[in-house]
Amino acid sequence: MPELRSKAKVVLELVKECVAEFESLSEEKKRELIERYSAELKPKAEKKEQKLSPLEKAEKGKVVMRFAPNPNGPPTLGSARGIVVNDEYCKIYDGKFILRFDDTDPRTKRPMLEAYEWYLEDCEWLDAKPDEVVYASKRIPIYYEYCEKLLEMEKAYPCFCSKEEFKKYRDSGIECPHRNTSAEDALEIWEKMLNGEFREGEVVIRIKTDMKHKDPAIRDWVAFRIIYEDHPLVGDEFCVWPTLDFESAIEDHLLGITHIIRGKDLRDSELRQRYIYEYFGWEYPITRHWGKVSIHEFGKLSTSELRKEIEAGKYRGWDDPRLPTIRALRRRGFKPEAIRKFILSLGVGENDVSVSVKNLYAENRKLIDPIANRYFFVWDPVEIKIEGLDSCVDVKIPLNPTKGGYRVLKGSKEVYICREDFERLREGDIVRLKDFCNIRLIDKDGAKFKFEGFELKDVKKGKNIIHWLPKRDVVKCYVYGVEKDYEGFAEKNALNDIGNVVQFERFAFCRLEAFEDELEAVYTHP
RNA sequence: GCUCCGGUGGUGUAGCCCGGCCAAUCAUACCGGCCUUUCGAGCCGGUGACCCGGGUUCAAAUCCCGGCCGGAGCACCA
Repeated sequence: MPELRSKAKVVLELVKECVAEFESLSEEKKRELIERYSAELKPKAEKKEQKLSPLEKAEKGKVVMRFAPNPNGPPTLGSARGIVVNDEYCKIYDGKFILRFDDTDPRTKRPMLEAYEWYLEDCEWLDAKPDEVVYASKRIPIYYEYCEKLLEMEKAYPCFCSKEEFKKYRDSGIECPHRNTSAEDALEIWEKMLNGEFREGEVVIRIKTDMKHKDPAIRDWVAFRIIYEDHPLVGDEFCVWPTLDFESAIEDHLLGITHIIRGKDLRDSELRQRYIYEYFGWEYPITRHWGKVSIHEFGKLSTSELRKEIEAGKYRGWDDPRLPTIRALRRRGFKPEAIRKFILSLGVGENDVSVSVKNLYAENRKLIDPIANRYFFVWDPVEIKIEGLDSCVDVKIPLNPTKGGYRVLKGSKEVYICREDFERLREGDIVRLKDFCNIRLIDKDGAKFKFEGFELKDVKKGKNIIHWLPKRDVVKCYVYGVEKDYEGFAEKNALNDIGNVVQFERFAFCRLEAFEDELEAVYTHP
């Protein structure tokens, strides 16, 4: 009853009276009243699924959003955040999702040709297939047009100051001498720029803002510069390239973007770009910015850093399981839904987040645990002998506790077990080979055990149950790990699951990748 | 230094705009229990937080002021 709030004092008095009246009643009467009214109390509201917070001013069916990477490497978990969050909002509001390659610097942040394709692939895999794909480098003439308009309007000008010179003007809030160039002269210089009549660095186009703006970063920023370098996608067609701020400002308008969500490092962009929007009478999209994500186990998710390390030979490639790229996660057998959930759980706050990859593992585990078949993998194997077990027996072991089903191993007197399990045992100890039999260590140096029976209840549970493999019925197995690689033997039954994620019991979930001379697997997570 | 932003359990997040149903949500981590067989999986349970100080108010995680701590930008990179 919210309308009573303003009369809180009066209500409080009334409540006190009621309580006093209630207290004065007999115990029996109290109990009766409690029972009569407790039925009316509502149960606690059922828990709601965690969702993204609503977008301000978003109308269903009218939202247009974009993710705008520079394809200078494959998408990482960081890029996936941009893809998934933008896509998710589009899904919520029935909007349009655009993938735009902001690839207008052929040198410093040079795009990588294969990466264009990788972005497309990974978006689709993440269930975020864009409704439209735009390549900025293929639309350079459009940006030229808008530049010319601004030059005509004298809202932009060619500036011959060197970087250092201009910095002085900027820091002291003084207009540089080129700022007053007439539209006519400016267009003439522009023409010469396009014709390649200037050297790199000789002249740039600046957007007029306010040389007295309280944030120097906003003052007359660069919109175009000259770079003589082949572009991986469009070759040497252009020598005048727009900066991100210009290209993105024009594109966001042309594409009808209504909402932008991007990193807070681009917060100043908005301040700069608003000048262009004002000159053309356009409406600036609604923006939100998020902080950096770092994953404890991976560190910062910088593509350029990864590239250096790959080039230095530290990793086997962009899909090395130790890397935070989507390709690597894909190879490891993660489910796209798990990655989406993990990313959405980070929200869209402005503070930097530092989260453990275990959260991602947990999401993925929920999805694969019910379907992944179980197999034995013995890493760092030790061969042991079991005395007193005369014949081979078929051992039936469940394939998956939820799905059901069985696989069969040949129980024999010569088996492999993990070295770490073996080392832990002392002479006289009993262990159980899971689903097979109990054995007692009688000679550690000779790795000899004695058969003690098949009954499970004869051994304690827990650490006393270990996995094993028959010596004569195994394949060699190599696991590409995250911390390190593992070598050993796996059961042959696993060959039925090539391409799938399985659980190597007491080890981890792994994706079985290939089988040639040996089984190759990639570590997924515990 | 200048400009802008943020601070909820160990970690991440919901709630903040529009103060009360918040002795604060969900997840993960951690701890404990359960399972005729994974004690590295699964299932169940438990511990654990509103940065600090002041103000406004009957009432503050929520509004205001100050402090402290953290981050981003200040490129002819994106």
